Amino acid sequence: MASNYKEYRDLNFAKIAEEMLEFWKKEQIFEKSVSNREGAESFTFYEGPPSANGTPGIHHVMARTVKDIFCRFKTLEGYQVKRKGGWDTHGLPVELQVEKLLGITKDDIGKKFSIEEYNNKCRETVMMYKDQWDDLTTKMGYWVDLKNPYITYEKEYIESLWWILKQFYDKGLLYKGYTIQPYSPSDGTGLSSHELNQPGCYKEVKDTSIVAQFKVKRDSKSEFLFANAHSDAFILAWTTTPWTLPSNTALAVGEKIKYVLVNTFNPYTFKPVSVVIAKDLVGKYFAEKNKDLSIENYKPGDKAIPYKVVAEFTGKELVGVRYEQLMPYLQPLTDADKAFQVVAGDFVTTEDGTGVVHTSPTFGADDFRVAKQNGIPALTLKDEAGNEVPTVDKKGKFVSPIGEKLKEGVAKFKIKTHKPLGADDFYVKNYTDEDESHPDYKTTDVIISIILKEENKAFDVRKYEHTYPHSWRTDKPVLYYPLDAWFIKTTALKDKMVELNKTINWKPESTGTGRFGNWLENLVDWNLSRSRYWGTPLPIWRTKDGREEICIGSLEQLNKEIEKSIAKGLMKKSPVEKGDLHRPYVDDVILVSASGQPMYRETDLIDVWFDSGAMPYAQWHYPFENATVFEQNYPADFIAEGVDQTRGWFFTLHAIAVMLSESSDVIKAVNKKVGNGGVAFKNVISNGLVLDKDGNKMSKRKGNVVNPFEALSTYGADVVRWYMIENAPPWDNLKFDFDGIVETQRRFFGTLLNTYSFFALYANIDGFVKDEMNLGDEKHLTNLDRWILSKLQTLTQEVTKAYEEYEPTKAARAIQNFVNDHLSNWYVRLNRKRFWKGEMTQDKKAAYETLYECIMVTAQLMSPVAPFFSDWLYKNLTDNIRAAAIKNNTPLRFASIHLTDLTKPETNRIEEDLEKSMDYAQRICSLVHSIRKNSKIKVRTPLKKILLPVVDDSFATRIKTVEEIILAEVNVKAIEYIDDTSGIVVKKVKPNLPKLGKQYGPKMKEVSAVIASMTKEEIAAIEKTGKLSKGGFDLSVEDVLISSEDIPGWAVATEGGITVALDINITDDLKREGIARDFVNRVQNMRKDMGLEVLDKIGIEVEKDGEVVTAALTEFKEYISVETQALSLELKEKVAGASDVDMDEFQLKVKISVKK
RNA sequence: GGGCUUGUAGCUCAGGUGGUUAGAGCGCUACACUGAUAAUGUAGAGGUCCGUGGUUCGAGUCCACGCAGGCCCA
Repeated sequence: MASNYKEYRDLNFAKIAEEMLEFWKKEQIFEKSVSNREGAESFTFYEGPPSANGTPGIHHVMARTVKDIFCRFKTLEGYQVKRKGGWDTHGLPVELQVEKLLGITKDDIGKKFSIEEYNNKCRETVMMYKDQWDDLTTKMGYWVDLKNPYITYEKEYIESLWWILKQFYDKGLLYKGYTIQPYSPSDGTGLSSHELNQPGCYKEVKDTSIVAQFKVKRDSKSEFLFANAHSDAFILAWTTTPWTLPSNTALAVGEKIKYVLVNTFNPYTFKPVSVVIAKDLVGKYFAEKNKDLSIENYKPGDKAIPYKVVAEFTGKELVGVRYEQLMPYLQPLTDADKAFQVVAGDFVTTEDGTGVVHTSPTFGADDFRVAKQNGIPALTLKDEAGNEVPTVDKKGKFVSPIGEKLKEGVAKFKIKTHKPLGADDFYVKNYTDEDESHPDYKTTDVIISIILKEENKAFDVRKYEHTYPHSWRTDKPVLYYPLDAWFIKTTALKDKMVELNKTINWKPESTGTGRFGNWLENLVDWNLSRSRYWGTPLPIWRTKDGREEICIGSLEQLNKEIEKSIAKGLMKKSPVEKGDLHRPYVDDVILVSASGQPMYRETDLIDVWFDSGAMPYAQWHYPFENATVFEQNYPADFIAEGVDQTRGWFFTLHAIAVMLSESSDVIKAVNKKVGNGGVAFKNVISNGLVLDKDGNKMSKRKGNVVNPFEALSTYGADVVRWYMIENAPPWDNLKFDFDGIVETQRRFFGTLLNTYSFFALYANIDGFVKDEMNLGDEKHLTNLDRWILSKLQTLTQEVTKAYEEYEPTKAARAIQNFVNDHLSNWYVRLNRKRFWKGEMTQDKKAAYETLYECIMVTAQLMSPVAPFFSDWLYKNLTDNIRAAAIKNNTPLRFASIHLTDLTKPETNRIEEDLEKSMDYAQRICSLVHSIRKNSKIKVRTPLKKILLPVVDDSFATRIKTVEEIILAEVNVKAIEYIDDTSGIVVKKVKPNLPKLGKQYGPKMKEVSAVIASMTKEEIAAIEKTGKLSKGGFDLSVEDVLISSEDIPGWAVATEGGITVALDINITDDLKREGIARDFVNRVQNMRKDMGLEVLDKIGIEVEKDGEVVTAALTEFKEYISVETQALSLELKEKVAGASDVDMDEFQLKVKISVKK
């Protein structure tokens, strides 16, 4: 007989995947799955580009499984899902890798190694592991278009980026400002965080630290500080960089921190002062033993300084308090009215200092940020060219107006120095190699502290030892210093971003509202500048004096400007004529300004995050090309990346989209056309981390890194994918455990495969062929068929909903439950006999149709998660009828499951009553098994009856529809339904707490006691009349839960409101039948031991052994023969060559021979 | 230090709107079943629901404060 359905013995899921890959490749299934849907509505997915300069890890399998699931699902639903792959190619990691490869440092670039060569090397290196990535993509079954990927270094891509930047520029959303960065005055250059992390960079140094007294301005806001003060009120703030004090413009406090006001005396001037300090830090500046000293008796010069805490308040109350400028040498250029007040800072701690942080926006990153957020100006001045500069110049020296004041101070307070100091001699650190061993050498910090002490403005001055970063080249201290940078004014559209974020469906929600939402609320402008070589150049050219500038938004514009410049004689020919827009070529472009001045490119590159965040536009080279494709694929319906991308890609996508939607007329028009409010994506899954099985982060150092290729080749992509999704929701961290994968393989895939194999085995024997044109008549379906089909519809509904709600774990778990619990362990198990017995009948056909449909739909529902195995199942089930299906144009005409249309749930086939009944049946069977177990009666021994107390009629009706199933399953002859009238059921009553609670509240204990004490008669009464008055309570039947849990004298089991009693008397009839069944079992085992096939016929000879056995074998001869495929069953006095068979209670001598 | 997040059996996880005895799978032990057999059923052992307070007649669930892990940011 020709096999319609392939049968498999040695199954290997990795091998199936290989086989399917081959097939997909040959038949171009992925390409077809997209082209198939030409003209259909598109579902847009954006691929977050990976960087191929590192090797892929197991977490990429996780992330990409999530992406793949929904793209596949939406394709099944009928959408066209183009998914353009992409590569992230710029950025620091690439550069660092190249530096390492070449054995050079950043300093060598442009010297030992030309920028041109360097960038070429970057270009090569960035695709170093592309092969591995492609391999992973293929092997894990991730469908993404890698034939036409977007690559961020290509000139078209960069042109789109320039276009976007110009949109911002034209609307004033791109500006040059400054940001606080580590800067080394000794080598005149900024340092990257990477350079700062060089070993030996952080050194232990002793610096002068000052606790300065900031005098509070008395007004309504600060009045509370004066209530108990015995002098002016001062706020104490600590700094290890006294040189930043002349540029102080604010003080930061922690809103939740507790502060106190202390009456005491200045230790240098002995004047009475009332100072504000964090409560926790009082002990640091005041000796406990001086607490009780009398303030009144203090005399200037006393060593023990008394102090008294006179008020307590939170930082929140201090916010807004104003104070006098500490060193009024210069005034802020702008917003002077906002300067010199207390603000809240989330970085303030009570770990050291005074719990108040002196803030100087030009010399600290936190300071800068908090000032910006509160509208506090920095203290700056104009240089000769009119540019705004900080109080310290790039050589690390105070500007002369400050120097002048310090010089005055030195003179006024007669401070001895090692040499006369002019206004231009005040370096904030020793950058001029002064002789520090000179007895009168004083650092600028020390000079400042002396001046402050004299002016009653220093509360505590001491040496402080701490680590401080130094230049790795010169060993001189680094300053945190304002450096030029280009910014995108994201703050201008902060509200819009916050608002639009609320329209995005985040999975999990908390990442959107919490992590992302909070980040948006505290947004600062996006610093776009990077001082590197390999990246997208900033398309801005400026004249030397910075008065004229131009932002280039396209190649065409650039070339035009270049022509102008050539005409002016500034260049001979275009440095970018080869089309490479990278450095160094673009740096050689000199443009001409309107007034005829040469303009040079701002040397910065832009943040690589801008590259990836702009991919919705740049991947299509929009707006220069592909306007239609862009409109069809904008915005994204769905994106997914790791949660670590919240402030990375998720943010840049959102920020760029919102800003373009507000600033670009072109995008506004598109938004209107496609009905987009301005977002880049509508649904987003941010998945968690993949940890090792003990919950540790995977790292090379720990040696717990899982090789994705190994996992895939050992278990196959389906099992790995399924495990990852089924185990926990993607946004939870996954503890990756191979034992878990093995379990998934065995428990789910093994079971499903068994189910298929079972189907294939018998379908082949019976020659069953699926016929889509001639579906079986529904009336031949049994209860069990209708039940599993109903379950299948419910499953389809549930799974579809789960996928639509981006809940893949729910989908996978539902499928798994269906396959394991319902399809395999119930439907197939109970139906086995239908399949293996007799000729092909309508009933049997119905069974095949049913099982076929279940496997088919299951395969389809699981296909987004397990694309290989599901397609393999599909092909096995349908390859034999493909030609016919194509001819008839029926649903199974497609070569792959991934080309099919998703089966819609048919709610009219859901039979809730039947599902409920079957649920009862399963539970009753479980209870009967339990009783058998306790009574030690095996299932092969038939029993007479089950007693089933029925609480209401509908219950009995339900059970009757599944009675036969129960009886067959537990091998019992009958069910007897008993109701109240039988008088053998003992009813129990319990309070219905949720209902009673609302009604009686505090009286619950009383009511419960009353209900517990109800008599048999009272229970009957309340059941009959629906009410009962007892113990002062008027109870209704809804207030109690009545159940029957005991039948005296019977073996009983109860669970979840169902009670079952079993008649465990074994009569002679039952015993004989039991023997017959046992005998069948033994013969079957012997057949198996003999290696017989299912259809092989046998003859059985048995030696006589006692009356009961003889009677049993005679009475059930027919039954035994059918079950065991026996042509004869003979009872003889003596059987030669018979083997001993253990029948538990006795032995039999049996011989089996094969009959042809 | 801040934001977010997790904590339930040896392991992996479920446990709308508070409700009586907290569940499943795996693993372990025992028994059974057997023509799906590298399957299957039943039972048993196994819990301070991270801790401490609070709200409530009643808290795994709500609130507060902690502890421990994770991510991101400082």
